[in-house]
Amino acid sequence: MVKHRISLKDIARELGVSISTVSRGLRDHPDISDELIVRIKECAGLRNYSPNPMAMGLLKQRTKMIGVIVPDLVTHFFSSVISGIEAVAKEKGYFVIISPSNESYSKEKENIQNLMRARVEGFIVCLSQQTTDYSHFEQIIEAEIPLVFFDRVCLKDKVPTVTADSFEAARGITRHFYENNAHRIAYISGPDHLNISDERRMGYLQGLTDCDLEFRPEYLEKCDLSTTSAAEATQRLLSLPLKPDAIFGINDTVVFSAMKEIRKSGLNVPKDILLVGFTDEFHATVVHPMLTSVMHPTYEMGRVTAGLFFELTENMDLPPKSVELKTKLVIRESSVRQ
Amino acid sequence: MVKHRISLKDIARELGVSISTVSRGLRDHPDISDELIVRIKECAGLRNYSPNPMAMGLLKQRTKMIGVIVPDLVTHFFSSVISGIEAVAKEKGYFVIISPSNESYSKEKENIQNLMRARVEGFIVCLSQQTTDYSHFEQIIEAEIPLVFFDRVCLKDKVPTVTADSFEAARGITRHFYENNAHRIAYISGPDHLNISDERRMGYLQGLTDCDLEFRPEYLEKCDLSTTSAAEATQRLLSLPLKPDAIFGINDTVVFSAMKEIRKSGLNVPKDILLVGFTDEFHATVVHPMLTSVMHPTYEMGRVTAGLFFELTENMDLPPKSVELKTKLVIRESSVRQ
DNA sequence: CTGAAAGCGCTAACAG
DNA sequence: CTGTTAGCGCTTTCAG
Repeated sequence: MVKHRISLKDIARELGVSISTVSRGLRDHPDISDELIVRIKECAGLRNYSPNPMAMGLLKQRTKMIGVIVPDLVTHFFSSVISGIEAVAKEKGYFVIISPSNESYSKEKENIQNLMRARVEGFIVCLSQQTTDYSHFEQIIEAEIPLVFFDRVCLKDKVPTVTADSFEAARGITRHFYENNAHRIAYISGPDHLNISDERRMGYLQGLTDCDLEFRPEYLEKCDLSTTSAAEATQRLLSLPLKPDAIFGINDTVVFSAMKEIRKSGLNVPKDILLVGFTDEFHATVVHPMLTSVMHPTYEMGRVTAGLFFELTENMDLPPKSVELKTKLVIRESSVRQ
Repeated sequence: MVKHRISLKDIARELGVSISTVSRGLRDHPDISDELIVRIKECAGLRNYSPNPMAMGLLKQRTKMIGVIVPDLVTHFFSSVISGIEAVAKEKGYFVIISPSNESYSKEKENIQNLMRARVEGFIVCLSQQTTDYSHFEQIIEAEIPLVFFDRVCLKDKVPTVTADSFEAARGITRHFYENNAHRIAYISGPDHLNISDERRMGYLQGLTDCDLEFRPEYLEKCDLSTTSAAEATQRLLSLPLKPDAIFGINDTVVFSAMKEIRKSGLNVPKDILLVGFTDEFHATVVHPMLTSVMHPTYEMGRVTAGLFFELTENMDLPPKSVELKTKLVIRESSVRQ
């Protein structure tokens, strides 16, 4: 391999033909003689020529890059969604640039700015927890740059979205608790403005109604998704005069924190309190007792999201689709009365 | 914002000057009158001009992109190292393209191919577990493309590396066990060809010597870093006639698996067996008992690695540096006799 | 069937 | 102080 990357010019000189002939030959243009095509391809293969993406980009005004912005990189949830996105992107010859927002609104905005400068062709985004102002996304839409949301979404009337069936999942958890003889069911939610908080809360309320259980506002807790905040929410639940006998949370991380607090206060999962998580992280089977959780089709979610993205790139006038994917409650030890 | 991105040409036309004048004005060239510079910058700012990176790339033959290849995205370890790399990269106006190898040799090679085509300016790599053939890296070196390794490294005589002080850390763990009255100390290692396996094993052996403990080969176990393989290794240790009374593993994930197996077999951590992990993942404080682990300066590792990378880009003839970073044993519940 | 020339957006050397 | 020109690597008319 050499320092100087091989260009069409090099091949043209070597073969004693013009640059445009080589260009055409490489792409099987009917105007070029078969014999010459063979020679050109041979030479290109030998020196393993690959077209300069910047020259192509400049010419075609396309970078073949997609900006993906996720709240964090650490959870299996996002990691797996990204794998799905990457798989589809690769099939289409696209590159994925991953930019973590670390749950910060300003970082999210900044990432978008940077990726715009880098001329990504479009964005796939999962909202940061802090984001309540959507003007940076409005700008993307006005600039007619493709944009798709997954999991945590907004502006559904303008932007295609892929989400999980949070409502049904939360409803199912509530029923599952009820069937395991828990009647004082609590839910630790996330920030109100997030669709995932809202839908899971609605499912929880519907589940209570389904089971003829009364809704008690003190059992509906809230946190900012951080471990400390989740711990505090759990503490509030545990210090109620009538403690809940079942708790589920907006995601596994929150529930891991709850599990720790419950243990600290001398109570036992699942004997005293049943516990269920959301998103089914790898560590659900590492903790003791193993955590019952809602499994998301994460890889699939990535693939579907990328699919919608490419539909959009091909036709920006498409009305925005909203896809909802089915989840599945994986029952382990933490939610079954012994 | 508009569909057509604004170019120097647009500004030039608007101001009735030539393109090169605008170009110079934007970069405070002394030849341009102060008054004109102000007008140019004002106009550019108003229409929020940003230079087309592809045009720049084509001209300067630089993409300002770094390819980062990591075994996985899921652990806090890599996520945090990447944050460190990104921070430095951003300061230098560079972009990071993250490409997970999923611990697969072929995926690692393929990622490198793809990133080469995309004309990244260089690579920052942590070896996949499977990698024993280094020819794809030799090619990068021969092509005089900057390359730096971190954590899992090879070709140290040609490539700058940043690693943790695995030897001292493992030695320290062994001593820590000894001080907590454990004399039958086992170690679950990873594949032999990985430097991190090797150095930790050497540190373990030195630690035994330090404490006047005899090395017993049956206490040196091995796994392929997967949970199942780690579980099997643990089972082998637990079925020994003389079970170990302390175990540490090459990383936390392995040790989480060990913890699960120990519990399954009716034994207690730390009463029957002390346990220590490596890399100090977030979940170390989630499991019960909380896991003692070796904390790596991950963010710092990312920053230092990126630093070496940029030193290299500025001077490819620099002899390869090897930096070793200090770790710290964070003592929690799993390694202290009660 | 093949070559010459223009142009994507930008900088730099060369003229004025 | 400012404009003209060439060229980075490629595709695409337009001419042969």
